[in-house]
Amino acid sequence: LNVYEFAINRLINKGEVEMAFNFHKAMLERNWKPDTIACNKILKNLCLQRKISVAFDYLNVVISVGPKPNVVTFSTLINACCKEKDLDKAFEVFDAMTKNGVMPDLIVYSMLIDGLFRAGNLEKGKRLLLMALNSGFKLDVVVFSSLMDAYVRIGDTGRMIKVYKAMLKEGISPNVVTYSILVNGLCQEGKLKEAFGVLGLIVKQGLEPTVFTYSAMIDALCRSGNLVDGIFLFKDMIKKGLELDIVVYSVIINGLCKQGLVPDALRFFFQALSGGLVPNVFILNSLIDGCCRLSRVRDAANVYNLMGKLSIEADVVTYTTLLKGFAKAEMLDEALLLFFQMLKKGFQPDVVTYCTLIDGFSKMRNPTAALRTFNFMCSHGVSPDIAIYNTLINMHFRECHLDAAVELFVHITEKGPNPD
RNA sequence: GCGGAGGAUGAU
Repeated sequence: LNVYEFAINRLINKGEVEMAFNFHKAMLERNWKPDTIACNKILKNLCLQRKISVAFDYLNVVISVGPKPNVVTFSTLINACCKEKDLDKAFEVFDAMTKNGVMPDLIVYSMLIDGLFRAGNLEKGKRLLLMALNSGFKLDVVVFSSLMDAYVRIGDTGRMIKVYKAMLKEGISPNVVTYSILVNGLCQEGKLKEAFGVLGLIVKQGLEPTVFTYSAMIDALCRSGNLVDGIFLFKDMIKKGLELDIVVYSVIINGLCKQGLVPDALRFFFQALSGGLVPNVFILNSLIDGCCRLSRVRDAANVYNLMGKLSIEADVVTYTTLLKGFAKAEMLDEALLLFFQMLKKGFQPDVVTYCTLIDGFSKMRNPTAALRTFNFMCSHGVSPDIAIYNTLINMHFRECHLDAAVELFVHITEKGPNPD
């Protein structure tokens, strides 16, 4: 065990950041040199706890007094910045790295390229990829997989497959992560047959599908209404001895709730609990949504109260779902009450919340309240997206306000957002 | 001995 690492982590966890840094300096002065690997682990820990600014302070201490940072030191921070979607900062670290005489490796490029793709900056990501190639790096399975997933995220399965084939042509063997990305991409596109084909391929290669692979498949099956096969795969996982996690439970629970089978969903919920898994806000929100879809507002409220007992914090999705439930049950007064409660609790309603409320008023033939909500939204820092305009245009047609509908349409074609 | 890729919740 590394005493240095232990002490620094303790001090930082207690909030004694200054003391930790002084301890670091004192160690160096007494020639107890902390090694770079220990420092890297501490940095990683700070990043995992999202204490990024402390991590930066620590990096600066290390840069100024030692030990000499290596490429892992810098890449740890670059990765953290990418995860925080702060690409500018990531590139600042990149520059600091080269200024300190540390050359980037493929992993550094991989993180930055992935970060750029996630930020929606495809062009810059591709440029950096070319830079890596021009520097003589040979892309590995992680870079290829990360590229494939980038295309899955933007719904471009065609390019995902192109990247996959390019990877094979390079003589790189896909691993189970690569295959899971393929499965997920195909599933999102509704190509379940092909996804099953890849599942077979995984087994044929002597690899084991993971809980990620299964989740993607089960999710797609449930969404297509094929609960029988979804549940079959779920049981198959258990038979294969795979460890079920909270996500795969949430997939099956959500699938059942969407089909109106809340009682079955609850069975899985309790099964997860007795399996020792900790339920999260995703699961509870799915259950609430399931109740709301059946117009069982009372049950939804009970699930909401259960959240408190389980110490699960409700979020903006929870409130929006409940609000939708009230709207569906034609209880707009309660919906509005909930809306203001949510404001009072400090939650920021987002564009989905407003859209739910506006649509609720619209369907209750209360365009005045709908428009009032729209104005409230605009004056509270939420800009309308195309769904909001669709809802309003729809409402104007319902009210036979053709002029108003056309006027809104012209407004968005001139000023955006783009009609869909 | 330390760093990079994959699955789940709300609106039209």
